[in-house]
Amino acid sequence: MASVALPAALLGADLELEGGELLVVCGETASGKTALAVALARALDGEIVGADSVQVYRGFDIGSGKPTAEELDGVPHHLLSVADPAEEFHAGRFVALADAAIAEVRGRGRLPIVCGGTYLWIKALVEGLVEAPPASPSLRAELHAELAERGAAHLHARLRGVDPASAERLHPNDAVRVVRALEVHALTGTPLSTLHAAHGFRTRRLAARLLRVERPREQLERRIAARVGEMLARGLVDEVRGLLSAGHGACKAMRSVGYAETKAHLEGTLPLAELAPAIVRSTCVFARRQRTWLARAAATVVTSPSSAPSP
RNA sequence: GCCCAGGUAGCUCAGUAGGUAGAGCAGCGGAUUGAAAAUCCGCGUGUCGACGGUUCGAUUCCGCCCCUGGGCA
Repeated sequence: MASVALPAALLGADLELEGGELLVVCGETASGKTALAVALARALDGEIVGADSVQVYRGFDIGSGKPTAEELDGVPHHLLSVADPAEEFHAGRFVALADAAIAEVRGRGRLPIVCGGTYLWIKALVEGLVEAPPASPSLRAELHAELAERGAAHLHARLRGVDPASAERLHPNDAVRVVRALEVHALTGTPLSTLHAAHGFRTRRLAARLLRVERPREQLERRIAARVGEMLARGLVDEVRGLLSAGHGACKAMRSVGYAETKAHLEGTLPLAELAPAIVRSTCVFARRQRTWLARAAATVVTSPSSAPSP
C-alpha cells in the first residue's frame, strides 16, 4: 500500500500516513475529534470506525454524543449502536468488531479512520490484549457477593495468596481489578501477572498513526458546557426516561457521564437546576482522565480548523 | 426593634470541655490488559465574619458590631 499525504489544511502540519498504517484520531471529549475525522474521511475517501464505549449501545444517543447524520456529512461510521444495552460489550469484543470493520473498509479500497475517546480500547486494538478469557458473569457475581460480605481487604488478601504480584500492584480498594485478577486465576489456573508478563504489550497488532486534537483547557471547558446545554435541549432527559422504562437502569452505559446524573435527576435525588452543572463537572473530570492516557500516547498533536474555537 | 439559629476550605458541613482545625464534593496530579464515560490512588494554611476584652495562649469564653435565615412585632 502506498503512503498517503494527509491534508495539511486540516491538520496545520504536513504529515504522511505510511502504507498500511492505521489512522487514529483521538482527543478529549468535545475536542472536535469527530469533526476532524469526518473532514479527513471526505478528503481521503475514508470511513470512520468508532472507538467509544457508550456509543456502541443502541438508545444511548444524545448523552453519548453519538454523531448525527448531519455531522457525518455522508461519511459511513462503523461501530455505532451495535449492541443492546443489556449485552456484554468490552475491549475484546471491540477489537474483534473493529478488526472486521477495518478489513471491510479496506476491502472496498477506502481508508479506515479510527476515532474515539476510549483509550483502553484503542490500546487493545493496536497493542493487543493479554491471553485471558473474558469475564464470567456467574463467577463475577460470586466475587461481588464475597466483596459485599467480607470486604475489599479480604478479597485483596485472597488475591495475595494466588497471585502475589498482582496483589502488590493493585490497591485493595480497586475492587474492579482485584475481582478481575481473581477471576482470571480461577478461570485459567494461572496468575494474571504471569499472563501479563508474557504479553507485556510487546507485539503491536498493527501499525498506527495517532493524531491528537488538542485544545486549550478553557476552550475545551467552554465547548463541554455548550455541548451539555445542547444535549439537554435535544432531549437527554426524555432519552434517559425512555431507557429507564425499557429496563436499562442498571446497565453499564447508564453509569456513564451524563446518564448517571440524568438518572439521579429522574429518581429525584438531583434537582433539574443542578443537572447541567453536574454533567459539565463530570465531563470535565472525565476529560482530565482522558488526558492521562493522551499524555502517554505516541500521538501527533494537531489542530483542526474545521472545529475552530466556539464563541 | 426584639427573640432564636447560623456565619469554619471554591461548595455543603463537622469539630475544638481554650493549645491556631477536617470530611465529602469540586480542583490539581497519577494509575489503567475483556466494567474503562467504569474503577482506583495521591495532594488540604483556611485573616475559623469584624473589632475589642479575659487568658501564658481565643476559631473556641465574654462584650459589641456586621451579615444570612426563621419567628415576634
